Amino acid sequence: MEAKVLAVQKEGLNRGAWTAGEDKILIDYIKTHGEGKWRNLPKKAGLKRCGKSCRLRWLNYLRPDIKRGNISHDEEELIIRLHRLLGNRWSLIAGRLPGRTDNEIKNYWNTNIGKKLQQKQQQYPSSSSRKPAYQCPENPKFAVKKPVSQPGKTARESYPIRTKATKCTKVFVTNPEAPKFVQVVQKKQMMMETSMANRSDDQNVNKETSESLPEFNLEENDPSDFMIDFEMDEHFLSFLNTDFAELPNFEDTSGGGDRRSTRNTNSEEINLLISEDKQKLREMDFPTMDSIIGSEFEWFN
DNA sequence: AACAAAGCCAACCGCTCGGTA
DNA sequence: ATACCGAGCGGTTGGCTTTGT
Repeated sequence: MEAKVLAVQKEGLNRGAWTAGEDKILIDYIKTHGEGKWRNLPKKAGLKRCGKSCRLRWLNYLRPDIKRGNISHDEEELIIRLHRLLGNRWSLIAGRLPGRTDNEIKNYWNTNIGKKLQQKQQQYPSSSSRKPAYQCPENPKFAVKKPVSQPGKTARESYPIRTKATKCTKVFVTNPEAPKFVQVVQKKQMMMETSMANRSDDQNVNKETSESLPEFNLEENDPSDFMIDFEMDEHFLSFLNTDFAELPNFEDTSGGGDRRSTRNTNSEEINLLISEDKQKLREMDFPTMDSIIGSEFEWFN
């Protein structure tokens, strides 16, 4: 500690809370020169801070698009859902919450939500086999270590601050049957493409494909574990808000929304296979993503 | 009113990642 | 292939504020 203090004194850097004057210098500099080059910024701007400190101050506090205020109930729900899927990837979570920073979300989780979940756990001790919602099931490393906390705050206005987060790239779903189902669908799709290219081979393709397909029984497997190996990008996150009942593939085959069935009308066998897929999907009574995620939190209220 | 405990959150720290030479 | 560097991320700390006694 003493050595640390000496080192700081040696470099002549300020530490601790930022003053209004420092804030103004930083804001003015970034207004003129833009963000980035944080390492050189303090020297050029005349600040006695390290680049890291400047970056943090700007991103978490000084940026003009940050609107401060309490987190609304809706925002809290979204945080919980996203955390269930992403673990402690605060920057990713913050990217989906308008006007919020990762640091703010992290603090809010540790002081509010984490505590609520902990209390809930104590209320219903291990009688349930369900994992704690604040723990990332695929990576326990991201479990919340010290949920402390306190009751709430309320709404603020907002818009997105930043979305970049590179460490988590994929999400996996654990149902061992899910890959089989995906294989079946993909194989049939491939078969259709091949058939389009060379229609005379339809029968051979059908035979070959059906022989190599893994068996998958939808009736015996939980359809909610259908999702697998998605790229963890903006498209995936948008997926969270998808209502699957509205997607073309889940509509009646007579509709115009399904390219697979409309562009290959000469192959009865393939159409039959596709319509079987669709029938199975319809029979699933496929839930919305909201209810899939929501079911994980039904006990949390 | 005074003190202690608990809570909040800005800031710091160490590690990792991605780009580049 | 690898070493270096800048930037970003999540975990943790500590000082200030709020609440309870």
